[in-house]
Amino acid sequence: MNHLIVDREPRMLPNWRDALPAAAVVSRRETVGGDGSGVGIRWCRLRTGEKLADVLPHLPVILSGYRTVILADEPSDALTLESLSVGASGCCNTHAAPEVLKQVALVVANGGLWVGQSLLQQVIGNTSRALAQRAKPAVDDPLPGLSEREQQVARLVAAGASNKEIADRLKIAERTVKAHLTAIFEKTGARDRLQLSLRINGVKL
Amino acid sequence: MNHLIVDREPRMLPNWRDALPAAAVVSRRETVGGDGSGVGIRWCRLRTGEKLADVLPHLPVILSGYRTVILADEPSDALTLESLSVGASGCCNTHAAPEVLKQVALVVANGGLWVGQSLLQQVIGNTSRALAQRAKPAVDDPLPGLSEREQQVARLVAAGASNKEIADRLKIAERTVKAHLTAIFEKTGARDRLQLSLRINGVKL
DNA sequence: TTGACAACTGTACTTTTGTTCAATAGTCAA
DNA sequence: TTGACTATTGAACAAAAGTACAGTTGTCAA
Repeated sequence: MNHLIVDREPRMLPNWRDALPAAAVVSRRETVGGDGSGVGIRWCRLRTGEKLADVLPHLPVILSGYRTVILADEPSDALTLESLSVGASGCCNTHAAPEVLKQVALVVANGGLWVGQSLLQQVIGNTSRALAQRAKPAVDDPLPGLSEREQQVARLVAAGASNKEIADRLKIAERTVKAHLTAIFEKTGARDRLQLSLRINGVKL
Repeated sequence: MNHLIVDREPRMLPNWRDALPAAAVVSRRETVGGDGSGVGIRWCRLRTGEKLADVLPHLPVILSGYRTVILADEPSDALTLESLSVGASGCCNTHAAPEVLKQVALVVANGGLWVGQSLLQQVIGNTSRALAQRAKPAVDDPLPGLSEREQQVARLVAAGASNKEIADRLKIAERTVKAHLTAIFEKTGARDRLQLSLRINGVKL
């Protein structure tokens, strides 16, 4: 994941460095061109007094694999909505804690939108609780009754690993992997590794 | 997928019949108990003049595998928000076209929320276009360059089918399925059917 | 007409996956 | 201590999955 921080005066802030140590900081002019190769997140800083329209001309919003997050010195729900409306994936505080920035990066990298707690609550009201309750049984660990070791094996299978790979990773014999898998199939009722993968990954058929 | 339509006066409307031929229509009283078994969608009709609070007591909102959609005779953005806030998965017009109802069922069955075009636009502004453009490359058919037949095979594999099952379904020899798969692996770079499944199902690793 | 390509299939083979039968060793609770 | 459970592995086998080589048929465009 590439991180590109765009600022009027390119200067790395401490919280950025902590959250995104590998990020490159560039000025707005430098980003106008951009060969548009690679994938990652482009963090665009909006300083106090600046408006989204001020930096928009510098942002080819659709930039191949890049998604845009607005880093606002003075964030607000209105600004967040505006950011989304121009195609950004979210908006958060310039001085947010590194943990928060990392969270934002994770969400955005996976195609999500970061809208912040207050706006989210405003939009969805108190749906969150209901959603949380709904999410449980849906995401409910698809590995009930599996031992610790079996869950490890199951997760690796779900990620697409072969028996050999799992054996190497867990430092056990391939034979043992098979034994665990047989037990897993027995307990879960899955027919084979592919079916198991679909269940664990929550694929709806 | 089970469909349960809850109405004050249980009577199947034509558009419901077209969209959900297998749906059961019951009165509100009958739903109070409910053994809560099975999974599906509970469509709850809200007639003209009725308020969400009028039917809420009849709805154990969290009902195991069931999700709730409000069918409103007089839908509005406000009602939709209210529906979401009490845990429903969406709100749409009682007299919506069967195609629309089917769409709603599909979205909700897969854990999505149905909020309707006008509210969506209001909330997200004109992000929709940007999102659509973003969604493409993300969801972008993971089957570029595959022939029609190869795509069929790939999709069945992604759904967990064995070669034999695919052969039966497509009425071709198992050998042919293997031939298609070999071509698919070659074109996509996938190592085996499990990897292919993960890609097509968009599983993040 | 010829060449490219998609779809389809057979025989034969290798590899991977999954099962059966069998055994050793550690933990933990009754 | 004994029984139940987990983790581990071997040998051998059965069943899928996947590959290699080869061939037929049909379509469609140059």
